[in-house]
Amino acid sequence: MDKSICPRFEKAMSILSQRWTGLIIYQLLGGPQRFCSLESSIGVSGRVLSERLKDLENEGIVKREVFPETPVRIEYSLTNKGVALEPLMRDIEKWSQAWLEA
Amino acid sequence: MDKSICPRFEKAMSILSQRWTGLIIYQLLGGPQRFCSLESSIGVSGRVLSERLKDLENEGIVKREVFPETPVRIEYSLTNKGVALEPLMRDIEKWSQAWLEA
DNA sequence: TTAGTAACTTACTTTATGTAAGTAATTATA
DNA sequence: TATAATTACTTACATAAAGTAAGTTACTAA
Repeated sequence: MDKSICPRFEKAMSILSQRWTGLIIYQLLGGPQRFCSLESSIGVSGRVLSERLKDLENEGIVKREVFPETPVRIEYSLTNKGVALEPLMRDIEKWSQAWLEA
Repeated sequence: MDKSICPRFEKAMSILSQRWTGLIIYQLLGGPQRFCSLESSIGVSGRVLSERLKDLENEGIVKREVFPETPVRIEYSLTNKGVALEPLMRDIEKWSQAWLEA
């Protein structure tokens, strides 16, 4: 049989099936967030969060903005490509409501 | 801030963000499949495939059926809970078509 | 009898993630 | 003024997850 899966689909899956990426994107749907608030709201370690945010930035899904105030503020938000994942996140929400126990 | 995310959503994410689970479910949307054909079509190692299929069976997403022919045939398919993930898979398909390069 | 396939499991290696501490810049508190 | 705290990270080290390859059991085909 061997590898009949669309490479774009596989790529999408490889991004989304990385641990924490889904939750990061989900959190950012609620608006821009700072590093430390993502860290505490989703419970990911700083080490991995920093790695993931870089990956997502490289994929063009997340945007990093530096506000040169004092102290400096750094915000992470979704690009259009990232916002385009909203329907998918809503479907996960729906599925989890319908099929998982509280 | 700390952990404002719905536990069901988190649970769903923890299942779906396991490496290979998405592709396994996606493949099974096309109908029941045997172990070796999943193995070769998605390129996962037997070791992990066997682990994942057990997890998905425990979650009630995948069903394992033994057909006592000679030689014995074992088929994996989606339960209703698993089939309910189809819209989500279609969203990933759409997103990957719209936003990822070929 | 030897080789092959299906559905795994086991042992071992490599990669990913977690944990905890450290850093640099700034601000608040005693 | 010295000490502690916060933000956004990085680094070093430990543990967990995944990959690789070989082995197992049952059967089948040459």
